[in-house]
Amino acid sequence: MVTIYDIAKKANVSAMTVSRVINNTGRISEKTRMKVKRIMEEMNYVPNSMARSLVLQETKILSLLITDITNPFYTTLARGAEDAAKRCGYKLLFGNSDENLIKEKEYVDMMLTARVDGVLFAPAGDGSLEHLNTLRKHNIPLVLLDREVPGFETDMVLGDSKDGARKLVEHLISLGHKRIALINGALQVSTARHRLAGYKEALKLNDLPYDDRLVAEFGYKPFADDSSLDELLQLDDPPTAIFAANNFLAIGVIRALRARGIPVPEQISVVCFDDLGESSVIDPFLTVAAQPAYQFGALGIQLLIERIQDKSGEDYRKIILPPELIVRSSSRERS
Amino acid sequence: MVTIYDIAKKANVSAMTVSRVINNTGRISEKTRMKVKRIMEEMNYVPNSMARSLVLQETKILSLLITDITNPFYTTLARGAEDAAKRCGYKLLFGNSDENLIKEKEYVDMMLTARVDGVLFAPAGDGSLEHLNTLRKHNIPLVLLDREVPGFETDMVLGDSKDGARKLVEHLISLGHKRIALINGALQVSTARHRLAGYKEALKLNDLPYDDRLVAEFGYKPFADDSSLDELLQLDDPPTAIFAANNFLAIGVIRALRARGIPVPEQISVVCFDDLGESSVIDPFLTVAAQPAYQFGALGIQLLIERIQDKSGEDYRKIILPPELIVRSSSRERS
DNA sequence: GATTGGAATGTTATCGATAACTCCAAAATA
DNA sequence: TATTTTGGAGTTATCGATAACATTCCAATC
Repeated sequence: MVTIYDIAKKANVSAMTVSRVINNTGRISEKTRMKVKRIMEEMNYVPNSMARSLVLQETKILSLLITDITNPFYTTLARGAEDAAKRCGYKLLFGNSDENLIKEKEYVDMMLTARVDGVLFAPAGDGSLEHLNTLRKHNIPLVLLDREVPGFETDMVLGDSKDGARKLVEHLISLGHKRIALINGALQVSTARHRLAGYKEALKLNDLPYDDRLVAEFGYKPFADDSSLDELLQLDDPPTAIFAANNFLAIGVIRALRARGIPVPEQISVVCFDDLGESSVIDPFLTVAAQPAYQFGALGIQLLIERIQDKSGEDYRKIILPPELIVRSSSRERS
Repeated sequence: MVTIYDIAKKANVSAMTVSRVINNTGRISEKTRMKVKRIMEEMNYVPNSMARSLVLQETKILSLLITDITNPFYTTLARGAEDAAKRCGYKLLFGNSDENLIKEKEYVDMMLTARVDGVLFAPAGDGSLEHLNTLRKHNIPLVLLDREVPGFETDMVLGDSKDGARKLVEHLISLGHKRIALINGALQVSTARHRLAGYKEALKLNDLPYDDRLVAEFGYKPFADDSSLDELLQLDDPPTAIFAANNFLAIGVIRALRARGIPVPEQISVVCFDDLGESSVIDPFLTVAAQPAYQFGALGIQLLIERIQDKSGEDYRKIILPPELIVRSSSRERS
């Protein structure tokens, strides 16, 4: 590999002069600047970011940890983060925890050894607290995405899960549904708790009773075991509508209902949080509370970079992005 | 930040001894090993990968460049690559070229300065040749994914675009369609050429004429301008079926047909290459030639790591993964 | 002609880790 | 007892870049 010393030798100057040309610092005569530049071209010089990071104590790398790279919500978020990071001259190191605290820990270790300048973190759950504290202990600027973690204060970009859930459930109620089930994510994830809260609130505001037999807890992933759905469906007074707490849960629900020969929305309406990405336009089907995923990423990066560049430490900022109710054909009047 | 010197001082040993403990090399008495380990724990030591890479001349980072992070084909591929890389102790640096040669070049520069140990590369098109040559010039092991680039030899993991296209078109022909349009990706991408070839072959094998008015060229992205679709539809003898060269083109096609009030599949059947990911199961709609995306990533990493670890240089290997025809409801008998 | 000042460039130390070599003392061997 | 071996360390140089300080050189000023 060609180094600045190789360039320096060939140009008959010192390495420092080459460094100055590269970084446009200090004073260099136009003549030597041109000569050095020409030789760098000729020799295909590429700076070594390791060496540079070692002295500068910064890597210009940010890390983005998401919990599911196959979920359109997170890939769209990633696009937003990527665009914003690149605009500011940062590289982005992606990680995918798969909603799994062990994988998450591995990524945290990797961020530490890679000495990233900052981290955008969508925590797998409340158990992420330990990992966040590790990052904080090492003074790594940190922005939480999508989910908060009790006991940890920092900058955050969140959605309004409670409000979105309330809107979805009220939409169902306005269609005449009274028995509405909630297929929720794991309660150790803040959004699942907030969506439950929004669900309860909607019921209360409309004088409907809360029945915990109508609430099931899964993970935020396409589920395989749908047996607990059967308990729901076999109730004396089964639900006429289901609120799935995210897009992949909705997919699981619909798949399971189809398998049991239950037509959607004719017999049961289904609504959910988060849209399905591009593919949702080919069959505009699911009624959803869509979140501005791209903004999550872009704003997250913005907060992060501001924090990196000005460590002075104003108060932590919490940005809350409202979801948008999009009514499609998966929900209809109770028959 | 805590360094091995801090550890060394506190443990009353030399830095070298600490390094030996970390890497399990050389001979260390059990007593000092335990002492050093304890102190590393106490001080929250984390190795600095920059410093290590600088001397070892390897980063244990592989780079994966894809062309569209929002496309389920590529995110699934990324999962496969990620899993395989992690299993082998490598980190994965993602890049997203957006089918754009300029962005691609930026990522190539980034890979060079980051001194990644190898690159998994889905080229944006034939114009990627220059970038590939740059990487090769710097001796970076390289595996091409999904698309080949004329004039560049290396290890590759490809799909069988021609065969898949032929199967899709023959499926349409078997349903009685005779006027079949092809909405293709840009011809500067190898898969688009192969899909065109498969399309032509299917026609020929079935004694149908090739009519270039039935063929339109887009990019492999959800398109905005669908005016050229109008030319197609306004032909005297318009198509009764459309073969879209990838999933996002199919989405564009269906969206455009809907906007014009043309029912799918009643009036026009639509089939495409690549599946839509998880969301395709909620409304099993599009007839597709599905590719084993996860394998693309996993095998790609495998080839890459083999190449890194044994530079001796056997012949380049080309793995070709066959697509699977999945018939759903977007295609039906010609009415 | 001596002095000063700034533009242009060079020297040295440093970032954090590891390779290669050296050293020393205790144990094994002659 | 003298000599070799070897286990368990330490020293020094190095990776490629940059910061901080040092130096040269020439033109402007007295």
